[in-house]
Amino acid sequence: MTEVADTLEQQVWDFVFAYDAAYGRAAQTVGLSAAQACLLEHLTGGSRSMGELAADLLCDASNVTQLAARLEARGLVSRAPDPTDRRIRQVSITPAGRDVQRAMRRSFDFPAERLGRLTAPEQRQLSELLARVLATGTS
Amino acid sequence: MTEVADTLEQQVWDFVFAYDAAYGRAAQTVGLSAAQACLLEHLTGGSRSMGELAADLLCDASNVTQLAARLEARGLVSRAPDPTDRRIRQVSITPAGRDVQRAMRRSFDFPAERLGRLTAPEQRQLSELLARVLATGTS
DNA sequence: CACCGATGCTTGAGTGAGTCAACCATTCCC
DNA sequence: GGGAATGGTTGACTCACTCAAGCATCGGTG
Repeated sequence: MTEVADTLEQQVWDFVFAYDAAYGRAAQTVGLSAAQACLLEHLTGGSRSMGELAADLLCDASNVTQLAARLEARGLVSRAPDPTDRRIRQVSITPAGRDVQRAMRRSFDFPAERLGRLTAPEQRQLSELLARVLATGTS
Repeated sequence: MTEVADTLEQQVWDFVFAYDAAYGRAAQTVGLSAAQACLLEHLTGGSRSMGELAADLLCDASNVTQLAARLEARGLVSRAPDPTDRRIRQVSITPAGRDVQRAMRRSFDFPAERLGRLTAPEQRQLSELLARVLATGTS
C-alpha cells in the first residue's frame, strides 16, 4: 500500500514525472527525442516561424535551428522563406511528419490510460480545477 | 480569452509544461540544472546508492556517476563506500547541499502560487483525483 | 580454497539539447 | 541612403544521456 498522507505537492511531482517519462518513451518509439516531438507538436496548427517556435518552446532561436535541421533532414518538416518578409523562415510539417506524429500519439498512452481511469464527471472536475490553476490572470 | 473548449489532454500538457519550466527556472536560480536538482531531491530521505539513484531517475548508472561527480565537486553531496559491501557507494547530501535545496524550494513558486489558487476543499478534490490517476494497480 | 558468474560502479566515446556571442541578411524608419 | 532593429544561422562550449568496456567486489559451487 502507498502512503495515504501523501501530500498534494508530492502527487503533482509524481504525476509530472510519470507524464514526462511516458512522453519521452513515446517519442523514442518513433525515433524522436522529446524536444523534437515537442517541436513537431507545435506545428499541428499550421506553419510557424523559427522565432515563434523559440518562443513556444521557451528556448534560444539557435536551438530551434538545430532541432528543425534534424527534423528537416528526416523529411518531417520543411522550411520555406516567407514571401512577405524574406528574413523569416516558415516551418511546416510534412505528410511524413504527420505520420510520425500520429504514430507517436498512438504510443503515448499516458492520457488515455491514466486519465481514462476517471469517470466522465471526474474528468470534468479535473478540467475545471486545471483551468483555475492555469488561468493567466494573476488576480 | 482562452479557448473554453480546451480539451483535458491539452490542459494536462500545459500544466506539465508550466511545471517543468518553473522547476528548471528555480534550479537555475541556485546554479543547478534540473537533473542535478532532481538528484538532490532524492537524497532528502537519507543516503542512497548510485544504483538506487539510477533507478529513481530512470536513467543509466553512468549518468548518475557524472551528476554526482558534479554535485560532489561543489560540495553538495558526498560519496562514501558502504561498509557492508565495498562495491556500493552511498551518496548523501551535505549541509551545504541542504542549504541549496532549501533555497531552490523557496524559489520554486509553482506549487505555492498555482495550487494556492485552489481552496482547501478543491485541493483535497485534486489530491483524490491524482491518487486515482497515479494508483499503481493496473486493474 | 579456487574459480566464475553476477553485481555496482566508473571510464571513454559519442550524440543530442541547450546557451551565448558573433555574424549575415533583410526590413523599417528618419 | 544610412543606421538601428529584427530574424536566423554559425561556431564554440557545457551538460545530459546512452552504450560498450572495464575493474573491483561479492556470492555461490566445485
